[in-house]
Amino acid sequence: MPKPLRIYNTLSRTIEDFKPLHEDKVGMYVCGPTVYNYLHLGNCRTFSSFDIIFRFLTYCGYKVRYVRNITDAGHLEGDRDEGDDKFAKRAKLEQLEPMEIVQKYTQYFHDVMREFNCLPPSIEPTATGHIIEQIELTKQILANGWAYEVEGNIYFDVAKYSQDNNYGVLSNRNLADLLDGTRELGGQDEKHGRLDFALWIKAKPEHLMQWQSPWGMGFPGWHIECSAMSQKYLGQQFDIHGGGMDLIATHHTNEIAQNCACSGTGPARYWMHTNMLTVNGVRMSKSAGNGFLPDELFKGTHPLLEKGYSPMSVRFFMLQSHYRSTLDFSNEALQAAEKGYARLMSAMKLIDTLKTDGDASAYIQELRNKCEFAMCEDFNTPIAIAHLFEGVTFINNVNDGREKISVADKTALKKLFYDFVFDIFGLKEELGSNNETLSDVVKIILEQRADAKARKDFASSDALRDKLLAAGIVIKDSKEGTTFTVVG
RNA sequence: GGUCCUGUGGCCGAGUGGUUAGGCUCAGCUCUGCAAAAGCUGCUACAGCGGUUCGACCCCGCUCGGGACCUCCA
Repeated sequence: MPKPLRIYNTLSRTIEDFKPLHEDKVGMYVCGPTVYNYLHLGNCRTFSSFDIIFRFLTYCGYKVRYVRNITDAGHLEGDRDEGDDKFAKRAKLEQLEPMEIVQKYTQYFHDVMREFNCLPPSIEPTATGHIIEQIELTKQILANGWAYEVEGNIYFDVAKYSQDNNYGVLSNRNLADLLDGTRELGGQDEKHGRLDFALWIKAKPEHLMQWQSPWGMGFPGWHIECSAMSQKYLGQQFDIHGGGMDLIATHHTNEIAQNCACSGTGPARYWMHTNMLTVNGVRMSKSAGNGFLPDELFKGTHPLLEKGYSPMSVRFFMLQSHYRSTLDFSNEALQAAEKGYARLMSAMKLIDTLKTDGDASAYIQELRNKCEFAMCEDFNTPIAIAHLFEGVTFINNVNDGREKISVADKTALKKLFYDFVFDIFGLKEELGSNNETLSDVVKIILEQRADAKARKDFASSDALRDKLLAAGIVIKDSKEGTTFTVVG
């Protein structure tokens, strides 16, 4: 591990030293998507953030078990355990089976994660695959006296739980305030308390996704799945639990209550939450209808977008802000990121071609220290990137003969950039620059142009350059020869 | 109404009690047949008003503005 790692913990609302439960191992659980619809870019930001956290923990030498679930059952429209099942509703709309909906949107989710170059988690459990575990957990909570049954529904008793526990530990709210903000129970409401939530829900006969339980046919509540699956794969207590900030108030609060009701301890020691993506200052969300689909972003088909942006440009864009800050989407900001990213990549390509000369210096090691330090301070990617850009300037200076670099430093420099840009930030080269055939063809054309230039036939050489540009290939001349890049 | 976050230069976006964040943009210069690329230089900000301090963008208070959560959403 390079430096002591420090992490902002939502529980304490401060940055704390990170000490894993087990020496060199880290258990991390991140709430994944509910696959009843296309995921939008806001979701991508959260998963990309945790992807980088996962990658950096690995870089630090930890053996990380990263569990990210897929919610494929039990999520009702209203979190107060009312309304239709999200999957059933969507299935009706698309005239498909609920599991076809699940399959379709899980596939889409995975495709997008791959586009963003997010590593797959170590385990990706589904709610439907853990019905038994959820029933067992519910039974236990019931046995411990923290829940009650009404007509085949099992509800968590928040009032009783609150007698001995702080229900609002995570959201930092007291019970009275919480009750204040909740509407009155209706006359027919089966719940004893306004904050009570369902662990198990009785299914209507026509409901397709239902399972046998001690309380009849039904399906699990939304929150119980995470308690069940995190416990199964990471144990009663593990290191990091993450998700979007919007999950703090309800989902994660209930999850902690369930775990405490079961085992007397909350699931995680460090709770990490990513902030929201905004569009024109307003939160991007499914209900607001202002969410870009990843496809729309890549192709530029959304009305708010002037053009398409590649997945890596977007990933870089996200890296330029801290995960706990809101990030605002705009064409201008996206284009700035696109250019900055291109500059970073072209500097990296230069490293191999740098001429070595001179003595070793401490510069490269200092640069690595600075990057590591930034990441160790609650995964501060924007600062790490700022330092990397100092390295970019250095590379360009060496390339232009204003600075010197020793053989050993050149190797260290390359390692530094590859470690951070590729391994930690998860960026990669894109846009066909690794397409051998295209590369060969362009080289042939560039030779023609060089001939024309040698003959001082600039009309021809410029024509070739313009035509290449029109085809999306930008060339740049230098003393060493001509190179090219493919743009979108 | 309650709880909480936030207000940085043309744009995005970090950060700290006293030294340049960084990216993009714009202007000038170097290089170049021209261009592009690259480099250098310039544009030097921290909502407003008080207070604490030798000194605050960073600490405290107030005012104004933006946003989030308390129905679902990462």
